[in-house]
Amino acid sequence: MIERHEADSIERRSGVSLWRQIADKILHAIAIGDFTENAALPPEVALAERYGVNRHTVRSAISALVQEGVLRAEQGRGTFVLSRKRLSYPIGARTRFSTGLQGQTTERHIVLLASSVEPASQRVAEGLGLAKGADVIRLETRGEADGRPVSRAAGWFEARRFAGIDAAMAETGSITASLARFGIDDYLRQSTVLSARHADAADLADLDLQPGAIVLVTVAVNVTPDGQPIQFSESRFPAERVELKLSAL
Amino acid sequence: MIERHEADSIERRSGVSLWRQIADKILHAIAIGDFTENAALPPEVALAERYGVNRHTVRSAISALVQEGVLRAEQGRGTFVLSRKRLSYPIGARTRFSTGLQGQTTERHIVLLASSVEPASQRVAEGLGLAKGADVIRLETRGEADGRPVSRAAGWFEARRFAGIDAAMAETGSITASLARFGIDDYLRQSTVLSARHADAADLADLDLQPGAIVLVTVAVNVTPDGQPIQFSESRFPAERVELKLSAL
DNA sequence: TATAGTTGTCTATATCAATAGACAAATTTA
DNA sequence: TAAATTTGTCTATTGATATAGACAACTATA
Repeated sequence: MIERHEADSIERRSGVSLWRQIADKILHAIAIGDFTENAALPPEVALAERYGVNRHTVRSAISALVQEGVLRAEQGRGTFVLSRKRLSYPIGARTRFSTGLQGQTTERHIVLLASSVEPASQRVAEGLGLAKGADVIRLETRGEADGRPVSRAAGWFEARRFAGIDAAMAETGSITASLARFGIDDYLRQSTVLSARHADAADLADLDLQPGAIVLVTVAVNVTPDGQPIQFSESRFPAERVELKLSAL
Repeated sequence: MIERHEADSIERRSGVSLWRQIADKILHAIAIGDFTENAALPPEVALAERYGVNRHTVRSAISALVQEGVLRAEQGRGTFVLSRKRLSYPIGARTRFSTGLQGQTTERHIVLLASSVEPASQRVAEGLGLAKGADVIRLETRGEADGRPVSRAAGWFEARRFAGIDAAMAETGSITASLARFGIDDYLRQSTVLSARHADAADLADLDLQPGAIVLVTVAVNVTPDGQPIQFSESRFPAERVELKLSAL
């Protein structure tokens, strides 16, 4: 069959500039395999006609993607696709960062960016089954794969029960390993709520994104096998680099 | 705790206009309950200061949301929140449209927009375990809740096995009921892949969105309890009206 | 080695986006 | 009723976005 082209689906005076819309389309086309890796993109004039815009507008889109490391333009030759398809991040009953990306990347790790103790907000307290205002430890982390940021997360743990988990996290670089030090050798994903929005300034900096990018947001609760909530988390994934694969919970 | 404000997280020359970013923020604030229903928003000058932009820019954002039916502005009084929180659309082993939104809406139904027979594309064939090019039936549907579009989906079925499912769908308005006519009284969600992107022109029309909106996209395969694939689907959800709640598969 | 095809750069122009200030119109409050 | 608060409208200016055309620089190929 002929997959429906989106040639005509450009929106003017939308609050999203044409070059950004076209950059999104090119990213999407790469992600679904329309433009294979290392292959040349259609020439700028062809893209301009395809999307119904001026060649210069296409050039703006391309230059943003070159900046972003997705494309490489060579004068006289063409413009080439650098990045591979999006990582497929699995979400299931036993969602673990490192194991989930095995096979798709040669290297991955979690960096602890910051940690603090704070009173639980309404939603954190609800998620962890604590009283609002109870002390919780917050860990700010970033997941990286092959040197590129693929996730940015905040995790909350009951302070009394998990005192020192920040140090464990800094040392081991793994949530799973850190929880093991507190006698938790298995945990399950109890609930996940998913949404999407434009990246804000913090996301741009944390995930090395270009302005206008979209982030997927998950809010989740992890529990022990017998149902005790141990971790409440909010994670952000760059939609252009990551898709979420929901597996059996 | 003090939830971190995103007052400073406005990006200039991003390809996404400031008024669109602020409209997104207001939607987000409503969604997480920062501005309760029927309550007045902070006055325009306060919002302008909060987000670090000119009052006129805030007005552009508000007028887009008024257009969208989210806010109502009254001269001399203030600007008020009309719409409730986002619908929470459950995704799990037995994802069903109607049952999933029970309790959140008073009314919901699926409209069959179009149907056709076509040769299977690569990904459809893979999903259904057919040869590429085999005949499949495509059903284009829209899900509506309380009169507002909440999803837009394309579903593919093997044509030989499910001949006439389009008529059944038109008649019953339910995928579950239609499949029942073919002897399938239970089916499971085998896989779901999730991504997000800017809405294209088709999404805008189908889902009654304003330009610049974000859509969540799921690509899923449904199977019979013994593992036979029966349906391949791609669904789009307006991120501003719907969040996805991942439950046990 | 021409020639065609492609990306890079420049100038010019029109429209959209954002800021700024002033004041009108409507509502609430003192 | 008067004052304060809030949304609505208008004018003006600046910078970003998009279009248009011309030509330079580089590469591959006939």
